Amino acid sequence: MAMQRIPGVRLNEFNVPRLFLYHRALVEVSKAGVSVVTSESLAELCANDVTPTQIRKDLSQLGTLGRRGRGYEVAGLLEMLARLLGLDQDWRIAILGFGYLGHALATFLSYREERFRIAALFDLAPDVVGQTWNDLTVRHIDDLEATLREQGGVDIAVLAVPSRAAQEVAGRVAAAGVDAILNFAPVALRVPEQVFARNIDLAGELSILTHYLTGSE
Amino acid sequence: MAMQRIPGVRLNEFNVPRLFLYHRALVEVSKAGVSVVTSESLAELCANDVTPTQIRKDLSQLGTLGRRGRGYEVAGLLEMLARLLGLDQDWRIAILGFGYLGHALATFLSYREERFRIAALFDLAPDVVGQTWNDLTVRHIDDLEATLREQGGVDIAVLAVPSRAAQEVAGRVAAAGVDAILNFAPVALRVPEQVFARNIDLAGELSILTHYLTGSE
DNA sequence: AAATGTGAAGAGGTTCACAGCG
DNA sequence: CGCTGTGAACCTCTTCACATTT
Repeated sequence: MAMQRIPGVRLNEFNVPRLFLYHRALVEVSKAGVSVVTSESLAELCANDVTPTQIRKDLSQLGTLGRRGRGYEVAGLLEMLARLLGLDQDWRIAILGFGYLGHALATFLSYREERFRIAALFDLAPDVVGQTWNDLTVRHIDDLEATLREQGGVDIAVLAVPSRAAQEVAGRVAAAGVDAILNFAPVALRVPEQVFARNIDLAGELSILTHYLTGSE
Repeated sequence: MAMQRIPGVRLNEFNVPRLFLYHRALVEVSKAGVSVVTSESLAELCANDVTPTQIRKDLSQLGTLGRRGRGYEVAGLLEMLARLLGLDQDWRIAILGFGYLGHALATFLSYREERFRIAALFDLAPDVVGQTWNDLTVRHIDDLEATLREQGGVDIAVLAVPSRAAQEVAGRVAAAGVDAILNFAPVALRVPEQVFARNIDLAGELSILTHYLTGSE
């Protein structure tokens, strides 16, 4: 599954998260009125999770964005990164499972500056279905296909359902034409070829920490 | 920051998540009564996110765990991985920020089979502080240090606070002796040398998806 | 002088191919 | 014969060093 946008430029799974890091840092300093950054100052802004060299390598890959002896123009770089990451456009998101997690995600996303739009909410608990949230009514997950059709579809499905339901729901959203899934359920999802799925695995992340804590005794 | 346990074995950030994947798959088949797996069947169980060769490489690194011509004993492998990942012991967890997200995390962890124990909850909203959840009282975040001291400390701090508060809270839990942090706030945390911090970045994950969706137009 | 851009070197994870055992 | 275990080849990302440009 290719991940690229600018002809001839190939971005990968290492690259994109870093570019997002740069974007976030630039948004920050941009607000503070900074108009130029160097690879060194940008690295500093990223809490040194990355080296100046790495930043220059990442950015030079995207074209000639900086000026030697000076640095990078914040505004131009921001716009470039936003376009590359797809953050310059609206994205319609469906949240499946509207328990505490689904609720947290909906709230979090609606407050952010990125153009993530919550377009549909689904659950199956009788006391949750029919609730409204920000003018949106929570639909029954049985009506998934009909609701998506009726509302013009969504770009991304966020799975906040119990593990046992995740695979089935993933299959259904994929069949309904959603090509991107962000899955919070701790299961290994099987999705069709064209679907791009990412997992956020809380227990997995914690086990990285516990491994570390164990090893450094 | 070294990440190892067995003398002479060095695990890294690529390795550990995979080992956790294997562990999860093995728990699954173990329940189904399977007692032996091959590297091929295990790869299949991991939804082919990994190759048989990769599995053999990962496991052989930990010692001679399999039997040629046969495969790997599920029980033994499970025990080995659990010990290595630190999943064979209790871990005390504090959740900071008890909004929807904090609540979701607490609930999620308390239902899991891993030995993650929610040991303390903190917030600062007047209507949240003082609530009880599973016999635990939500404490005011001002009382962080005192509460942790009084309760014997925690191993892991989970940050579910707003971005603007994250850095300060991280500094305080680190100062209180917590060496592992799982941060949900979208900021680049600066933590002391000995603290191991992982970020779960929802917006970052989404932007990987939006980049993909953008590029494959 | 200052900071980018980049070919080359380096490091490290992954895949291959097959030897080694049961 | 079947499947693990592994050295070597491979490949990709990272780092280095410095030429290049303003």
